[in-house]
Amino acid sequence: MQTVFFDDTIELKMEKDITEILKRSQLSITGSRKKILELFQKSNGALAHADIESSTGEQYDRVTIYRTLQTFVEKGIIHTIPTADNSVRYALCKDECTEGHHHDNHVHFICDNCGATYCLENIIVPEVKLPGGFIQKQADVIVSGTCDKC
Amino acid sequence: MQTVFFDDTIELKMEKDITEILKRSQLSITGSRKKILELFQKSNGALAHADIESSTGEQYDRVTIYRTLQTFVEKGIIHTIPTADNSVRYALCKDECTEGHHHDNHVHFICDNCGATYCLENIIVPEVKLPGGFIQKQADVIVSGTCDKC
DNA sequence: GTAACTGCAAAATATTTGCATCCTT
DNA sequence: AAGGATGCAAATATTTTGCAGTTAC
Repeated sequence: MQTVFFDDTIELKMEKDITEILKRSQLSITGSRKKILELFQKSNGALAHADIESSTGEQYDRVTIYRTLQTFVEKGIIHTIPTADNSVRYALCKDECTEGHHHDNHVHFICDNCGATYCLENIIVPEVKLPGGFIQKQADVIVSGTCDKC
Repeated sequence: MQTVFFDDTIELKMEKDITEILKRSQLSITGSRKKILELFQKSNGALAHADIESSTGEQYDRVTIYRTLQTFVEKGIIHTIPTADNSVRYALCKDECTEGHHHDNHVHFICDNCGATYCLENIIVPEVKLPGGFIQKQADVIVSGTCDKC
Protein backbone atom coordinates (compact mmCIF):
# COMPACT_ATOMS: atom_id res chain seq x y z
CA MET A 1 0.00 0.00 0.00
CA GLN A 2 1.22 3.47 -0.76
CA THR A 3 0.22 6.91 0.39
CA VAL A 4 0.11 9.58 -2.27
CA PHE A 5 -0.40 13.27 -1.77
CA PHE A 6 -2.04 15.57 -4.24
CA ASP A 7 -2.63 19.26 -4.23
CA ASP A 8 -6.20 20.46 -4.66
CA THR A 9 -5.87 21.37 -8.30
CA ILE A 10 -4.88 17.90 -9.25
CA GLU A 11 -7.56 16.37 -7.06
CA LEU A 12 -10.15 18.46 -8.84
CA LYS A 13 -8.84 17.62 -12.25
CA MET A 14 -8.86 13.94 -11.39
CA GLU A 15 -12.39 14.13 -10.11
CA LYS A 16 -13.42 15.66 -13.38
CA ASP A 17 -11.65 12.98 -15.38
CA ILE A 18 -13.35 10.24 -13.42
CA THR A 19 -16.76 11.71 -14.05
CA GLU A 20 -15.88 12.09 -17.72
CA ILE A 21 -14.84 8.47 -18.04
CA LEU A 22 -18.03 7.22 -16.44
CA LYS A 23 -20.19 9.48 -18.58
CA ARG A 24 -18.42 8.43 -21.75
CA SER A 25 -19.20 4.82 -20.89
CA GLN A 26 -22.82 5.66 -20.15
CA LEU A 27 -22.56 4.63 -16.54
CA SER A 28 -24.24 6.50 -13.73
CA ILE A 29 -21.93 8.33 -11.39
CA THR A 30 -22.01 6.62 -8.05
CA GLY A 31 -19.80 6.69 -4.99
CA SER A 32 -18.30 3.27 -5.39
CA ARG A 33 -17.50 3.76 -9.04
CA LYS A 34 -15.82 7.07 -8.44
CA LYS A 35 -13.86 5.68 -5.53
CA ILE A 36 -12.67 2.57 -7.35
CA LEU A 37 -11.74 4.49 -10.46
CA GLU A 38 -9.85 6.95 -8.31
CA LEU A 39 -7.90 4.09 -6.75
CA PHE A 40 -6.84 2.91 -10.16
CA GLN A 41 -5.70 6.38 -11.13
CA LYS A 42 -3.69 6.82 -7.95
CA SER A 43 -1.98 3.46 -8.20
CA ASN A 44 0.26 3.17 -11.18
CA GLY A 45 0.29 -0.58 -10.82
CA ALA A 46 -2.52 -3.07 -10.98
CA LEU A 47 -5.11 -3.86 -8.36
CA ALA A 48 -6.72 -7.07 -7.25
CA HIS A 49 -10.18 -7.32 -5.78
CA ALA A 50 -8.69 -7.66 -2.31
CA ASP A 51 -6.59 -4.51 -2.73
CA ILE A 52 -9.66 -2.52 -3.55
CA GLU A 53 -11.60 -3.99 -0.68
CA SER A 54 -8.96 -3.03 1.85
CA SER A 55 -8.09 0.34 0.28
CA THR A 56 -11.68 1.45 0.58
CA GLY A 57 -11.79 0.31 4.19
CA GLU A 58 -14.65 -2.09 3.59
CA GLN A 59 -16.74 0.92 2.71
CA TYR A 60 -18.41 -0.96 -0.09
CA ASP A 61 -19.85 -4.40 -0.26
CA ARG A 62 -17.68 -7.15 -1.69
CA VAL A 63 -20.34 -7.87 -4.26
CA THR A 64 -20.48 -4.27 -5.37
CA ILE A 65 -16.75 -4.34 -6.01
CA TYR A 66 -17.06 -7.52 -8.06
CA ARG A 67 -19.83 -5.99 -10.10
CA THR A 68 -18.11 -2.67 -10.53
CA LEU A 69 -14.95 -4.34 -11.78
CA GLN A 70 -16.94 -6.47 -14.16
CA THR A 71 -18.78 -3.45 -15.49
CA PHE A 72 -15.53 -1.55 -15.97
CA VAL A 73 -14.03 -4.46 -17.90
CA GLU A 74 -17.09 -4.67 -20.13
CA LYS A 75 -16.95 -0.96 -20.81
CA GLY A 76 -13.27 -1.07 -21.61
CA ILE A 77 -12.25 1.14 -18.69
CA ILE A 78 -10.04 -1.49 -17.10
CA HIS A 79 -8.73 -4.85 -18.24
CA THR A 80 -7.53 -7.99 -16.53
CA ILE A 81 -3.85 -8.77 -16.31
CA PRO A 82 -2.84 -12.42 -16.53
CA THR A 83 -1.14 -13.75 -13.44
CA ALA A 84 0.42 -17.09 -12.71
CA ASP A 85 -1.12 -17.41 -9.28
CA ASN A 86 -4.86 -17.36 -9.34
CA SER A 87 -5.31 -13.75 -8.35
CA VAL A 88 -7.06 -11.70 -10.99
CA ARG A 89 -5.68 -8.21 -11.31
CA TYR A 90 -6.99 -5.21 -13.12
CA ALA A 91 -5.40 -2.14 -14.60
CA LEU A 92 -6.68 0.98 -16.32
CA CYS A 93 -6.96 0.76 -20.06
CA LYS A 94 -5.40 3.31 -22.29
CA ASP A 95 -7.66 5.60 -24.24
CA GLU A 96 -7.33 3.45 -27.31
CA CYS A 97 -9.29 0.71 -25.60
CA THR A 98 -12.85 0.52 -26.73
CA GLU A 99 -15.62 -1.65 -25.44
CA GLY A 100 -14.65 -5.31 -25.80
CA HIS A 101 -11.36 -4.44 -27.42
CA HIS A 102 -8.24 -3.94 -25.40
CA HIS A 103 -4.99 -2.70 -26.82
CA ASP A 104 -2.85 -2.52 -23.80
CA ASN A 105 0.51 -3.67 -24.78
CA HIS A 106 2.97 -2.86 -22.09
CA VAL A 107 4.91 -5.29 -19.96
CA HIS A 108 3.76 -6.18 -16.48
CA PHE A 109 6.15 -7.17 -13.77
CA ILE A 110 4.85 -9.17 -10.83
CA CYS A 111 6.98 -9.50 -7.73
CA ASP A 112 6.97 -13.05 -6.40
CA ASN A 113 7.86 -11.71 -2.99
CA CYS A 114 5.56 -8.78 -2.23
CA GLY A 115 2.97 -9.43 -4.91
CA ALA A 116 3.10 -5.92 -6.34
CA THR A 117 2.40 -5.47 -10.00
CA TYR A 118 4.27 -2.85 -12.02
CA CYS A 119 3.43 -1.58 -15.45
CA LEU A 120 6.66 -1.09 -17.31
CA GLU A 121 5.29 1.50 -19.70
CA ASN A 122 8.44 2.20 -21.61
CA ILE A 123 9.04 -1.35 -22.69
CA ILE A 124 7.23 -2.16 -25.87
CA VAL A 125 5.76 -5.57 -26.43
CA PRO A 126 7.15 -7.00 -29.64
CA GLU A 127 4.86 -8.19 -32.40
CA VAL A 128 4.04 -11.85 -32.39
CA LYS A 129 3.35 -13.68 -35.64
CA LEU A 130 0.62 -16.24 -35.13
CA PRO A 131 -0.03 -19.35 -37.22
CA GLY A 132 -2.88 -19.18 -39.74
CA GLY A 133 -6.38 -19.17 -38.30
CA PHE A 134 -5.37 -17.60 -35.03
CA ILE A 135 -6.75 -14.14 -34.45
CA GLN A 136 -5.10 -11.99 -31.84
CA LYS A 137 -7.16 -9.76 -29.63
CA GLN A 138 -4.83 -9.06 -26.74
CA ALA A 139 -1.20 -9.72 -25.89
CA ASP A 140 0.44 -9.53 -22.49
CA VAL A 141 3.97 -9.99 -21.37
CA ILE A 142 4.25 -11.07 -17.76
CA VAL A 143 7.67 -10.97 -16.20
CA SER A 144 7.97 -12.25 -12.66
CA GLY A 145 10.78 -12.23 -10.18
CA THR A 146 11.93 -9.82 -7.48
CA CYS A 147 11.13 -6.14 -7.58
CA ASP A 148 13.48 -3.30 -6.72
CA LYS A 149 11.99 -2.89 -3.24
CA CYS A 150 12.40 -6.54 -2.23
CA MET B 1 -10.82 -32.94 -25.37
CA GLN B 2 -8.84 -34.91 -27.92
CA THR B 3 -8.28 -38.58 -28.56
CA VAL B 4 -4.75 -39.59 -29.43
CA PHE B 5 -3.55 -42.97 -30.62
CA PHE B 6 -0.12 -44.36 -29.98
CA ASP B 7 1.54 -47.55 -31.07
CA ASP B 8 2.88 -49.78 -28.33
CA THR B 9 6.49 -48.80 -28.76
CA ILE B 10 5.71 -45.18 -28.10
CA GLU B 11 3.46 -46.03 -25.18
CA LEU B 12 6.29 -47.98 -23.61
CA LYS B 13 8.80 -45.25 -24.19
CA MET B 14 6.49 -42.71 -22.66
CA GLU B 15 5.88 -44.90 -19.64
CA LYS B 16 9.61 -45.16 -19.15
CA ASP B 17 10.06 -41.41 -19.43
CA ILE B 18 7.38 -40.75 -16.88
CA THR B 19 8.99 -43.07 -14.38
CA GLU B 20 12.32 -41.42 -15.06
CA ILE B 21 10.96 -37.96 -14.42
CA LEU B 22 9.42 -38.98 -11.14
CA LYS B 23 12.56 -40.77 -10.01
CA ARG B 24 14.74 -37.82 -10.91
CA SER B 25 12.56 -35.63 -8.71
CA GLN B 26 12.69 -38.15 -5.87
CA LEU B 27 8.99 -38.73 -5.94
CA SER B 28 7.42 -42.11 -5.40
CA ILE B 29 5.81 -43.65 -8.43
CA THR B 30 2.09 -43.73 -7.90
CA GLY B 31 -0.90 -44.18 -10.13
CA SER B 32 -2.16 -40.64 -9.98
CA ARG B 33 1.23 -39.11 -10.65
CA LYS B 34 1.86 -41.35 -13.63
CA LYS B 35 -1.59 -40.68 -15.00
CA ILE B 36 -1.39 -36.93 -14.60
CA LEU B 37 2.09 -36.74 -16.06
CA GLU B 38 0.94 -38.84 -18.97
CA LEU B 39 -1.91 -36.43 -19.60
CA PHE B 40 0.54 -33.55 -19.82
CA GLN B 41 2.71 -35.43 -22.26
CA LYS B 42 -0.21 -36.33 -24.48
CA SER B 43 -1.64 -32.83 -24.54
CA ASN B 44 0.58 -30.35 -26.26
CA GLY B 45 -1.30 -27.51 -24.66
CA ALA B 46 -1.80 -26.61 -21.05
CA LEU B 47 -4.13 -28.20 -18.56
CA ALA B 48 -6.28 -26.78 -15.81
CA HIS B 49 -7.26 -28.64 -12.69
CA ALA B 50 -10.72 -29.24 -14.15
CA ASP B 51 -9.28 -30.72 -17.38
CA ILE B 52 -7.33 -33.24 -15.40
CA GLU B 53 -10.27 -34.10 -13.24
CA SER B 54 -12.47 -34.86 -16.21
CA SER B 55 -9.77 -36.51 -18.32
CA THR B 56 -9.14 -39.03 -15.59
CA GLY B 57 -12.85 -39.70 -15.27
CA GLU B 58 -12.95 -38.70 -11.62
CA GLN B 59 -10.64 -41.62 -10.95
CA TYR B 60 -8.69 -39.58 -8.44
CA ASP B 61 -9.79 -37.35 -5.65
CA ARG B 62 -9.94 -33.65 -6.34
CA VAL B 63 -7.58 -33.05 -3.44
CA THR B 64 -5.06 -35.53 -4.79
CA ILE B 65 -4.99 -33.65 -8.05
CA TYR B 66 -4.42 -30.36 -6.27
CA ARG B 67 -1.59 -31.86 -4.27
CA THR B 68 -0.04 -33.61 -7.24
CA LEU B 69 -0.01 -30.43 -9.28
CA GLN B 70 1.50 -28.52 -6.39
CA THR B 71 4.21 -31.13 -5.95
CA PHE B 72 5.00 -31.10 -9.65
CA VAL B 73 5.34 -27.32 -9.62
CA GLU B 74 7.66 -27.46 -6.60
CA LYS B 75 9.81 -30.07 -8.29
CA GLY B 76 10.00 -28.11 -11.51
CA ILE B 77 8.16 -30.70 -13.57
CA ILE B 78 5.35 -28.37 -14.54
CA HIS B 79 4.79 -24.64 -14.20
CA THR B 80 1.80 -22.37 -14.05
CA ILE B 81 0.80 -20.32 -17.05
CA PRO B 82 -0.61 -16.87 -16.41
CA THR B 83 -4.19 -16.42 -17.52
CA ALA B 84 -6.44 -13.41 -17.52
CA ASP B 85 -9.47 -15.25 -16.20
CA ASN B 86 -8.90 -16.85 -12.84
CA SER B 87 -8.25 -20.32 -14.11
CA VAL B 88 -4.81 -21.62 -13.23
CA ARG B 89 -3.23 -23.67 -15.97
CA TYR B 90 -0.17 -25.83 -15.99
CA ALA B 91 2.24 -27.01 -18.62
CA LEU B 92 5.25 -29.28 -18.69
CA CYS B 93 8.55 -27.61 -18.10
CA LYS B 94 11.42 -28.04 -20.46
CA ASP B 95 14.40 -30.00 -19.27
CA GLU B 96 16.24 -26.81 -18.48
CA CYS B 97 13.80 -26.19 -15.65
CA THR B 98 15.23 -27.03 -12.29
CA GLU B 99 13.53 -26.96 -8.95
CA GLY B 100 12.25 -23.48 -8.24
CA HIS B 101 13.60 -22.11 -11.48
CA HIS B 102 11.57 -22.12 -14.62
CA HIS B 103 12.90 -21.18 -18.01
CA ASP B 104 9.97 -21.73 -20.20
CA ASN B 105 9.94 -19.01 -22.71
CA HIS B 106 7.51 -19.82 -25.45
CA VAL B 107 4.33 -17.99 -26.28
CA HIS B 108 0.98 -19.23 -25.05
CA PHE B 109 -2.19 -18.62 -26.94
CA ILE B 110 -5.49 -18.80 -25.09
CA CYS B 111 -8.72 -18.97 -27.04
CA ASP B 112 -11.36 -16.67 -25.58
CA ASN B 113 -14.02 -18.81 -27.14
CA CYS B 114 -13.22 -22.46 -26.37
CA GLY B 115 -10.69 -21.85 -23.62
CA ALA B 116 -7.99 -24.04 -25.16
CA THR B 117 -4.39 -23.13 -24.52
CA TYR B 118 -1.76 -23.62 -27.20
CA CYS B 119 1.97 -23.53 -26.78
CA LEU B 120 3.41 -21.81 -29.81
CA GLU B 121 6.80 -23.44 -29.52
CA ASN B 122 8.40 -21.91 -32.55
CA ILE B 123 7.82 -18.33 -31.53
CA ILE B 124 10.60 -17.06 -29.36
CA VAL B 125 9.94 -14.66 -26.54
CA PRO B 126 12.07 -11.59 -27.00
CA GLU B 127 14.37 -10.40 -24.27
CA VAL B 128 12.98 -7.76 -21.98
CA LYS B 129 15.24 -5.18 -20.40
CA LEU B 130 14.11 -4.42 -16.88
CA PRO B 131 14.81 -1.28 -14.85
CA GLY B 132 17.55 -1.51 -12.23
CA GLY B 133 16.73 -3.54 -9.16
CA PHE B 134 14.28 -5.81 -10.91
CA ILE B 135 15.36 -9.42 -11.16
CA GLN B 136 13.65 -11.59 -13.71
CA LYS B 137 12.86 -15.18 -12.91
CA GLN B 138 10.25 -16.02 -15.50
CA ALA B 139 8.72 -14.38 -18.54
CA ASP B 140 5.51 -15.33 -20.27
CA VAL B 141 3.81 -14.00 -23.33
CA ILE B 142 0.09 -14.55 -23.33
CA VAL B 143 -1.76 -13.90 -26.54
CA SER B 144 -5.51 -14.26 -26.47
CA GLY B 145 -8.14 -14.19 -29.17
CA THR B 146 -9.77 -16.79 -31.37
CA CYS B 147 -8.06 -20.05 -32.23
CA ASP B 148 -8.02 -21.76 -35.62
CA LYS B 149 -10.82 -24.15 -34.65
CA CYS B 150 -13.25 -21.48 -33.52
C1' DG C 1 -40.95 8.09 -11.92
C1' DT C 2 -38.04 4.69 -13.82
C1' DA C 3 -34.11 2.32 -14.66
C1' DA C 4 -30.03 1.34 -12.80
C1' DC C 5 -27.09 0.46 -8.67
C1' DT C 6 -26.25 -1.31 -4.04
C1' DG C 7 -26.34 -4.30 0.01
C1' DC C 8 -27.64 -8.37 2.27
C1' DA C 9 -28.43 -13.28 2.29
C1' DA C 10 -27.46 -17.34 0.31
C1' DA C 11 -25.98 -20.43 -3.25
C1' DA C 12 -22.38 -22.22 -6.03
C1' DT C 13 -17.30 -22.89 -6.77
C1' DA C 14 -12.78 -23.37 -5.73
C1' DT C 15 -9.01 -24.36 -2.63
C1' DT C 16 -6.85 -25.84 1.74
C1' DT C 17 -6.27 -28.59 5.93
C1' DG C 18 -6.55 -32.57 9.23
C1' DC C 19 -6.56 -37.11 9.90
C1' DA C 20 -7.03 -42.07 9.28
C1' DT C 21 -5.79 -45.51 5.93
C1' DC C 22 -3.22 -47.42 2.24
C1' DC C 23 0.75 -47.89 -0.79
C1' DT C 24 5.69 -47.42 -2.24
C1' DT C 25 10.20 -48.32 -1.15
C1' DA D 1 8.49 -51.37 8.88
C1' DA D 2 8.43 -46.35 7.88
C1' DG D 3 7.51 -42.49 5.40
C1' DG D 4 5.01 -40.68 2.08
C1' DA D 5 0.63 -40.52 -0.73
C1' DT D 6 -4.27 -40.86 -0.96
C1' DG D 7 -9.23 -40.29 0.15
C1' DC D 8 -12.72 -38.51 2.84
C1' DA D 9 -14.73 -34.92 5.66
C1' DA D 10 -14.77 -30.46 6.71
C1' DA D 11 -13.02 -25.81 7.02
C1' DT D 12 -11.88 -21.59 4.18
C1' DA D 13 -11.92 -18.69 0.51
C1' DT D 14 -13.74 -16.93 -3.72
C1' DT D 15 -17.26 -15.74 -6.94
C1' DT D 16 -22.05 -15.64 -8.49
C1' DT D 17 -27.06 -15.02 -8.09
C1' DG D 18 -31.63 -13.30 -6.40
C1' DC D 19 -34.13 -9.95 -4.49
C1' DA D 20 -35.62 -5.93 -1.95
C1' DG D 21 -34.46 -1.33 -0.94
C1' DT D 22 -32.11 2.91 -2.50
C1' DT D 23 -30.15 6.30 -5.64
C1' DA D 24 -29.04 8.75 -10.02
C1' DC D 25 -30.95 11.01 -13.77
